[in-house]
Amino acid sequence: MRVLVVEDNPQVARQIAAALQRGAYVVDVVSDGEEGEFFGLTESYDAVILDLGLPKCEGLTVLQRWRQAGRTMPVLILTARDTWREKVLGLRAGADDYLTKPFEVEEVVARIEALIRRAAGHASAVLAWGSVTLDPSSQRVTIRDQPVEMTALEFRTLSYFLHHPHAIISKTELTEHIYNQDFDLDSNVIEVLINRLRKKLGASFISTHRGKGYQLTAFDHET
Amino acid sequence: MRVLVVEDNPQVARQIAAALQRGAYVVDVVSDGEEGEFFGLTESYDAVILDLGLPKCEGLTVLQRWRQAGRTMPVLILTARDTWREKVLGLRAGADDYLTKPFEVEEVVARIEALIRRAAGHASAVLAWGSVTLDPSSQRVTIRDQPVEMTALEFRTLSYFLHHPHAIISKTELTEHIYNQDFDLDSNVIEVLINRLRKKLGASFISTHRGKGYQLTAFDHET
DNA sequence: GGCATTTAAGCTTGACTTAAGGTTGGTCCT
DNA sequence: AGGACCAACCTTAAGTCAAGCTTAAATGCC
Repeated sequence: MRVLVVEDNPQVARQIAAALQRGAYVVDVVSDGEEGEFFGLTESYDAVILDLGLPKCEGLTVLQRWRQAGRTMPVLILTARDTWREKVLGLRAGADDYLTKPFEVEEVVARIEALIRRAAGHASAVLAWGSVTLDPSSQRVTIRDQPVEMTALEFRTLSYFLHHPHAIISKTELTEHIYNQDFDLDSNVIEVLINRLRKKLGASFISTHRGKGYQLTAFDHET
Repeated sequence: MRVLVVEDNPQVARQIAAALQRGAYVVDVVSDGEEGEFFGLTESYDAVILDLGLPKCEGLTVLQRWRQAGRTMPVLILTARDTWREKVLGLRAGADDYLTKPFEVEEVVARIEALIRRAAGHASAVLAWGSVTLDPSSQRVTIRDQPVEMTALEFRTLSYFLHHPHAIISKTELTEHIYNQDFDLDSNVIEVLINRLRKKLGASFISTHRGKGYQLTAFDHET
């Protein structure tokens, strides 16, 4: 985890940097707004601590420029002024948290931890097999990073397969899990379904085990 | 956007709820820890405001139980005590932000906005998609810089969509976040609502995914 | 009373099912 | 071993039905 500290008071900066390093963070420290803007735009950070009272360039301006440039890393703002109007302004400008001087360095670390934790919480658990990925939250499927359209039923079916990699899945098992009631078994719905999936994901993506069921094919190096 | 307020002082609760509702949020208010825990576990919220001094069950305990149960919605903690040790404890327990009494209700709203924004993964306050923009603070919507009139419900719905770009949003999810009571699901309110939004923003602004839900259409430049 | 929201009813559409004929692979018989 | 037979599976296309659309009228909230 890498954190940028933009703070003109060298003593405060050193304290914060030390506390973060104790927490196993990598820390860059800069002391004015111009430099801060430059580093925030060109380097990659997991979080930023930004003082509002800065020489050369006002902190809020720096923040706005980062946001305009599409930088989304969490930002914790430090200020000497303790007015709620200030805070509202800062938060509207795109800050994620706010701290008023004086503060304890432990609190800075705790807040940075909370910010990074939250920012990381969006990484959703995507399922994957070979070049195929499935994202349960956005309901999207890709093959070789190309999006593939899936109907609701196809999506459920593929999802079931990816949840049981290596397993051989019988037609009965499939019907039981992708339909909410039991189903007439002398129908060929499943075969049609598998057919549609193979058309979309490559014929060899799912292999057939006669009389037993279907299975994700071991190594997906075709197409 | 739907927010849960857990606060035992009815006056404070009412003030906060009123301010949030002015901001087009849907608000549920409960007054003790037990009830708070229950609602946080069973209902679906975009953010929670949690008072630490609660009857029946301590606020921090409630928070920890939510986190243990895998609930990840952003939580803003309110407290009367202003010690940094308290704050560190709260943040470590899984809070995302912290506010000390007394506070201005405007600041509560600004922080909730910031939390929801961060949780959805974007950084700037004005939401945009293609040529459509939505400003949560002034509650104004424009398309190609032309203002568009929106009813409260339409605004909440559009806002929810813009907070979850790329996501496919089911009817159930929509009802949960734009109404505060549960709803009869064999009604077609959502369909009618989507229909009105499409009339105002262009038929192709929202696309349908049969059996799954609705989604902002990928590239909507220059309709 | 006026406006926002919901209900209701008929219509449209496309996802899923059915059905029919083709293909494959295993097995048994000579 | 070779071939014939059968069952399991594949493929395609057409039909059906429920999900979603649309409009208008009814309801309910300021």
